Amino acid sequence: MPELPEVETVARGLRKVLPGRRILAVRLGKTDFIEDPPAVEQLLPNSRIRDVRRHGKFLLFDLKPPAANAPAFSLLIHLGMTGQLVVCPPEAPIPPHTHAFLTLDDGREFRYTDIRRFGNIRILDEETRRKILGNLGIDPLEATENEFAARIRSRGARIKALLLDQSVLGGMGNIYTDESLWRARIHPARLGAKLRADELRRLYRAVRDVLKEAIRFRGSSISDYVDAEGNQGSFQRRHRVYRRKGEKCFRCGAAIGRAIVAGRSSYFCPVCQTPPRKHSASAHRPGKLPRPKGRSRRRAGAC
DNA sequence: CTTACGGCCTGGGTGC
DNA sequence: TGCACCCAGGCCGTAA
Repeated sequence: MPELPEVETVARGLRKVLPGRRILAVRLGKTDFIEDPPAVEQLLPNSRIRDVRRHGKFLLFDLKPPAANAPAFSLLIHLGMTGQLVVCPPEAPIPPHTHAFLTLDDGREFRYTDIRRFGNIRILDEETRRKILGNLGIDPLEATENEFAARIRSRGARIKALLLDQSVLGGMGNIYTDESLWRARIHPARLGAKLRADELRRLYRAVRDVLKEAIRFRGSSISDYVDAEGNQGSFQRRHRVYRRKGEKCFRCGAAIGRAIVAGRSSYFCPVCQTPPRKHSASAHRPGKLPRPKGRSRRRAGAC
């Protein structure tokens, strides 16, 4: 599941081989995940790749058409859940569900594989590009602590929903949201606007530490994710909560729980990550297990 | 303007 | 063995 660290790893891998390359030919398989297939087939051949960059979970390729007076444009690729971008020799075996092949002028092939086709490929003109990037939240790795705190405090939604919202922060997905909240000892159902200053600070640190560490380990390969060379990441071995329901919390030993928060499956330690006082996770029935008053505040630091 | 929620895309895994 | 069904993540439309 490509989130910020996985997309960043792919971008870095592609940046080593793509800039300067000219695209010689394009071949498409299934195209229902491509916005305008004819545009892709028409514009890419003979264009030159100038740069590859990550914005949130988007990959943006800056392209220069052959005609000197033609406007530059961008190719946007979102990997969805199962998208893979690999540069390989053309004779390399073709994995099933590979739907786009770009022949490069160095003899190699740039391929897009996507089992579920939840990904997205589209051509952007300058205006659309600006619009898409304008709707994208700040990059958690570039944000200052104050910017981060201001974003989180700005709305009344649950912290889980805020971290996942691409217009608040660009790049966080379910895995790194749960991992960050565990590190910060914050329950996913807490309201963002109600987080205390020390909690926001912990969360800011946790998000950055988790993302940086995940990039160092080249991302998490749960099912399909591979980098631009086709290799798996290894950060899944360092997950502390994600998909660990019933296993022991690395901090306090309690059994990791799972609940639907903000419509998403969420993993957390029910002891270290103190639930909000009023409405604990909406998946739980109210009335169960009344918590002694005033305790939760102190409690969080205990683990 | 919010936020919450259901549904949609597709196919792999699970359990009967 | 086959088959129905659940679930994954991001996003969008709709309701409140």
